[in-house]
This record gives sequence, structure tokens and C-alpha cells, in this order.
Amino acid sequence: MQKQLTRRMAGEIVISEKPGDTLKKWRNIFKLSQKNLASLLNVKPSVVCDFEKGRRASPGIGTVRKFVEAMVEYDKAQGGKIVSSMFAKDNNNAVYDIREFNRGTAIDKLIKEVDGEILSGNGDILERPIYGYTIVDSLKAITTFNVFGDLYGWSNERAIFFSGVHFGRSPMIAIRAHPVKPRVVIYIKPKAIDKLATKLAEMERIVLVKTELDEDEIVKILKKFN
Amino acid sequence: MQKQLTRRMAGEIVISEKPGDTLKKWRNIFKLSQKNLASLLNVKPSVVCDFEKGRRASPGIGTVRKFVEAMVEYDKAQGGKIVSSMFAKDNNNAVYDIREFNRGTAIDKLIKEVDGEILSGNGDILERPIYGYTIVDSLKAITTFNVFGDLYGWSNERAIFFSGVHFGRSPMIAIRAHPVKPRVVIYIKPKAIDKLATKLAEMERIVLVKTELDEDEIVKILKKFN
DNA sequence: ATTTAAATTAACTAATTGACGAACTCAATT
DNA sequence: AATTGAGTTCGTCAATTAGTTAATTTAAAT
Repeated sequence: MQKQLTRRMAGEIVISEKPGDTLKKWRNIFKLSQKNLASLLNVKPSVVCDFEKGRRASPGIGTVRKFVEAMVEYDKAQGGKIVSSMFAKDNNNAVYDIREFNRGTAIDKLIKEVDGEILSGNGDILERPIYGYTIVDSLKAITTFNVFGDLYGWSNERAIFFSGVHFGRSPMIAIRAHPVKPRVVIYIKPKAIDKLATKLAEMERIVLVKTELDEDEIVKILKKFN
Repeated sequence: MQKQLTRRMAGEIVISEKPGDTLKKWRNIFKLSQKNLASLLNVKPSVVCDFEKGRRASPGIGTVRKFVEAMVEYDKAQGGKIVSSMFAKDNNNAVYDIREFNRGTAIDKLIKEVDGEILSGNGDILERPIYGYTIVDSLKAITTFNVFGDLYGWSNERAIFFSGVHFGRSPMIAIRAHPVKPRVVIYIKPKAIDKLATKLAEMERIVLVKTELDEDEIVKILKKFN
């Protein structure tokens, strides 16, 4: 969770007209003086100033990481007020787990790993790589606001697992309605499978799968991937 | 919009156990060979490889920026399929404008700039700095799913402008319900002001303001800030 | 008007990056 | 068996960064 923030900060600094200004902005948000920040980093204040003033045109990512992480760590040690004030989201617990892989994993490999049975989808579409997954409680996803924007991590080339599935109708309708589609939808222990679900999956060219493993087992298995 | 993506990518690369792996992951997502990417960057393929393999422990942010932007530019030239597939969100146009400042701006300064009248809030709270703003259509915000997660940019130390306000009741109730609060709420040309709105603002210690300027004028004025 | 803290600038050194090119591995084609 | 293509490894070197100390400027607070 503070990782998300450090990423945001780092990204903003790197992609910025004036990385130094952006760094400074963050230092101010964390209410640190150059001196404070410098001492957190075990360097002299002039170093901080040099970066903020852009005297180094292209500081290394190691430096950026140190700066950013030092600020977040510092806040954490103070009770984490600033970091947590930065985060709206974490009151929707419809999302059970969400993760990105560092390299693509073929769809059929993933299906095999989670002991899945394919309900729709065949041919070379099964060899396409995906780059992450989301596990979501289907009922909560629909009753909670704003979850559907959070299903997709960095990439929509991913698998979405639905738990709490009855007939698998609503999740596919939701996906149908949503402009961004996952490559793979996996139902966790569905009670049954509605015909419309498979039909929609075909229409959307989404690989539809069911598995009898539960969420924890799946998370455990997918830890292997990266 | 592609800026958002470049930031994500850059942030992920910088804050990564193995920046090289992450870089590679993105190259794969953009379906580029090392050679292709190298030629986009006017360097030799071995350079790309050296970075992916982590031969340089801490490459400069300039390098990261070049890599990331080259990939996104390339995709754009191809029609932007990958970038746009990465973005769920942009079908909610409830958000009229959202921007971050590079340095803090005092609340009262901003209010003066947009010719605002303070309805609630006083004292030194008006001198607090804010770091950005969001302009949102209040009706759409409520009818559209998932907007409320998008109101806050990097920092919630910001002002939120609501347009299409009737009595200003619903927007404040929404803010009341939402866990993260802005520092300042500004109603754009409200028809009237409900008493409950000011009461809630007081409870939340949010500065409540109205202005008779319209959205475009506000955007224009706030361009000055950074 | 003085003092103090914070921020900026400058001059300098050791370590590292950014880039090249050439040699090399490893699959996949032909 | 030979050839291509994608990716990897590495020696080299000029340019740049990461860091230091010390002097100087700006801004706030007495």
C-alpha cells in the first residue's frame, strides 16, 4: 500500500518537466526540511538542494527510490498520517487480491496451475500472455460502488477470478457492460453455470474457466509466478 | 492520458526489485523487440539489453523517461491500441478537469483568484496549502459509478469544484460519506445554499466556498498556478 | 536591525553511467 | 548443416552523477 504511493511519487518525479520541483513538492507534503530529509538519507543538505534545483539533469533511479522511500518511511514512523490520508480506496474489500506479474504467463499455463476447467475459449487464444490477476467477490463487487475501476491493475491483459458465484450470470453481464475486458474470467466454485454466461464469454472472446480451488489456495499457487 | 501511463510505468520501474525485468515486461506489453526499441531510441540493441539485465544498478531518470515515452509514442503512432486498452476510466466524463500543483498554494489565495465567497471556514485554516484541484459535475458524479475514487489526484490536500449544484446538499453528503476529504469545496454558480451543507462543512472542517465564475474561466485562472 | 534557520551555489573527487562494438549463445528456419 | 534473429556479455571510455566541504543568499523571527 505504501508501495503504491512510492510508485506514484517516483513516476511523477521521473515524468516531469522539472523533476526537482516535483521532488520538492513531495518533500513539502511530507513536511520535511531539506535538512531533515538529508539526515534521513545520511547525506548533506546541499545534496537535496542540488536535486531539487535540477543541478543533476538525470539522477539515478536509485537516488529517486531512496528519496521517495525515505519520505514514506518517515511518515510511517510518525504514524503514517500523510500516507494514509492519501488513500481513499481501502474501504472496499471486494477485491480479495490483486497482483501483477513481471513477465507474461500463457493463459493455458495459468489455467492448468489453478486446476481450471475451460467453459469457453479455445485455440491460440489460450497461448496469449497475461500480466496479472485480480480476485474479487462477485456480490460485493456489484453492491460496492467503484470497484469496477479497481479490477484492472496496470494491465488489462489479466485474469479475473470471481468468488461467491451462483450461476455466473451477473459477473459476465458486468464485464459486458464495462468498456475494458479481461482476457480470462475464472469462477471460483460456482454453484452452476448459466448458459448466457458462456455465450457472453464467446461474444467477448474471453476465456471462461471454473475452478474448485478456493481463494487462498489460488493465491498460494500464483505466488510462484512473477 | 498517456502521461498517466508513462507515470505508472516509470513509477513501477523505479520502485522495483529488478527495474530491468519491469522494463522488459513493458517492452513485451508493447510488443517490441529489443532491436525495435533500440532503433526508436537511436541506440544499439545491446544498450537495451544492458538495462534489462541490470548491468547499470541505477540508470538515470532521463534514460527511464526516454524508454517509457518511446514505447508510448510508438504505440500512439500505431493507433494507440495498447495505451487505450490500458485505460478503463475515461468513459466517465463527470470529471471536467483535474490537476496537481508543483507547490502548495494557500487556500485563501486560491479563493481570491476564483473570486469566491466563503460560506464556511475561517482562521488559519485558510492559510493551509493545497496541492491541486478537481472540477466535477455533481449530478454526473453521483449517477456515474466509480467517480468518487477519481476525485483525488495524488494528494487530497486539494480543492474540489462542483458544477451543476442546486442546493449543495448532495455533494456535501457524498463528501461526508466518503472517507477521504478535500480541504476546500467550491460550488460553481449554485442556485442556493442549503443550511445542511454549511453545517456539514463545519463538522468536517472543510472550507466551503461559492463562485459565480464558470468552469472554463476557472480552468483558465488556475493555469497560472503550478 | 540582528539573528537564526533554511536554502542555494561553487569547487572538487571518486564512482558510475551511457553508449559502442564485437564476440557469443540459443532457438527456430531453411 | 548453415543461416537467421533475438537476446546476452563484456571491455572500453568520455561524460555525468553522488557525494563532500565551505561560502553565500534568502526568509523568518526576535
